[in-house]
Amino acid sequence: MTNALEKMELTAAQGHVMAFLTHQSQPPCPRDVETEFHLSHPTVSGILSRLEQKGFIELRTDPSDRRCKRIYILPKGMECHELMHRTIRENEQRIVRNFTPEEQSQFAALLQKAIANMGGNPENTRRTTANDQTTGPVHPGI
Amino acid sequence: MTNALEKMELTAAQGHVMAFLTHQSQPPCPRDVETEFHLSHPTVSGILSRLEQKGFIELRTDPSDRRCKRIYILPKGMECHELMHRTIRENEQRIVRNFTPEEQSQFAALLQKAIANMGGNPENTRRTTANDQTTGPVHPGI
DNA sequence: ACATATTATGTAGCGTGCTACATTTTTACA
DNA sequence: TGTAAAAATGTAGCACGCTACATAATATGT
Repeated sequence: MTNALEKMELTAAQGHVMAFLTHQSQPPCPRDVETEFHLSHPTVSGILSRLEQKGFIELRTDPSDRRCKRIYILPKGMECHELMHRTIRENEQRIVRNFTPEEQSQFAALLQKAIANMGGNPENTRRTTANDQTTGPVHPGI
Repeated sequence: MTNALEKMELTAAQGHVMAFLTHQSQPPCPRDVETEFHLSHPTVSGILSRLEQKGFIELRTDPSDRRCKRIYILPKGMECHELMHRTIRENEQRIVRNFTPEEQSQFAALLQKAIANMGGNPENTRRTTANDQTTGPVHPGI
């Protein structure tokens, strides 16, 4: 993924932020990025201004709350979004390219459980049953 | 330790480097620091020049190989060294302050094993016996 | 011995993290 | 209503990581 992003002149941090931005239903504000990535606001400010300077996003003040900036994805930002998805799809296919269908579904289920295990309170770690998996893509972050 | 170092106006990275420098028998060169911490030479250069600027060390070219700089510890650097040792000593005493002597020696032995386990090739991890501990201080890095 | 390669360091410039302080706007409360 | 608190962002300046390029000194090989 980092290699793919470098072709668009994006760093890993910038790619992560782009991935977050392109998955919001409403135009997000810098504050949302801070909260998502646990970064200070000047750090986010720097990353966003580099993304704006390179034409991936546009920042406009929200007319209904003039404290906030809204982050709009420009065409180049959508290209980035598509590149990331394409990269994920290609890599996922590559990972399981010699798996049987059974192996693939087993693998997906196990990854889901692993992700769930990493999500909760580490103190309360317990063995889960086969039924308490959640559904959805294996790559929830992108 | 970070708190203690802040009283001497040192960052964590600078403290780590100072700890390494004060434990060399011969005046080391910047290259040694690179190798020890797996850092690029400009990064080391920056840290060392900040340490020199604040009077902890002095950099002089080695007369026998004029490519190399030798790093000499100044009195303020020795103060830093003593502060770090004092901090370690105090914290170690605090950690085991309500341990019985048996608990203390058990704890020390287990830490030694844990350290040894982290040292080797992770692929060859195996259960060790009670006798294959090494001896020495619990804080080999400082 | 002389050209070339290697080694050690310097400098420029960038990205990403931070704190501290300032500004603007909204919210809340008396 | 009017002032004070809170929220969102901006800016300055630093530490520390990097790559790329430059320079100086030593080692090497024919």
